[in-house]
Amino acid sequence: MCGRYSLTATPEEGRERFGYSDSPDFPPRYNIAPTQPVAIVRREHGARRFALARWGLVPSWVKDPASFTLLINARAETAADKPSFRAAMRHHRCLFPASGFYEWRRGPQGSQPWWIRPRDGGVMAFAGLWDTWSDPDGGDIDTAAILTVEANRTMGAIHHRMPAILMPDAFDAWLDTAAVQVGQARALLRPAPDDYLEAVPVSARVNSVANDDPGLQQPAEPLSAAEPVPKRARAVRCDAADDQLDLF
DNA sequence: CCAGACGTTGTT
DNA sequence: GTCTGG
DNA sequence: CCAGACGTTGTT
DNA sequence: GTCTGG
Repeated sequence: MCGRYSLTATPEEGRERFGYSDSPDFPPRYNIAPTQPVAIVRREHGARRFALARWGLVPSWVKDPASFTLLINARAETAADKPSFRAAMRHHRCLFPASGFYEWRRGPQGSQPWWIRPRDGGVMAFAGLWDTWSDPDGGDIDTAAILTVEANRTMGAIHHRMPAILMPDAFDAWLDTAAVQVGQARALLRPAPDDYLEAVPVSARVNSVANDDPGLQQPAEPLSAAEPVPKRARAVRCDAADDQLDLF
């Protein structure tokens, strides 16, 4: 959930909304994917700062990132208790500026991408976590993950999870890791109000990370039998089969 | 005590 | 089916 | 998140 | 680093 999103706001819009003084050179992005550089906002020495990080959090204690799962999302309900996120929940909270995100609804016809954005068309903020991984060969890499919560009513028709979206009045508390404890911060992570977002079906062109253009957000026809799309391969769980056998 | 995992998604 | 790359 | 690869030996 | 399983 929330494995692709978009950020097309201008630097001016970013400063207006998030209050950082930086003038970042972040081009409009219509299809931001895991492992790519993402814009984040964090608090440094009491001030909000823009920064770039790699999408896919790697905890600082990881020895070999190549053999560690890419952590693009973190469950808000449990992040504070997980070894991979615990330190970040305490000390490394951030915001992901976003113009909207993509969600795939899976059905009999296949997988249908939807573009989801604030009804007011403005830039929003996902709640996120970041960490720094130090390469033994030298060099520190900042990485980050987006927190997720239960879907609200709008999103429920598409998917059962959604990114944790913070309203501007919650930015300070979320970012101030010195003054705001984890429990208090976690309480900010709620499904967005039902009327905050709108969702429109879009072209499967968004599936390919090579596509990164405004057309990805144009309304498209929902899937139909006349326009088949390959279904995602489904894994068979052997332990589930075992459970079935246990019934007999 | 040490060894080994450390995550989310969705699926059955 | 499962892993890697973007 | 989806797309695309997934391997070795030996040879030019 | 920190937690779980044995």
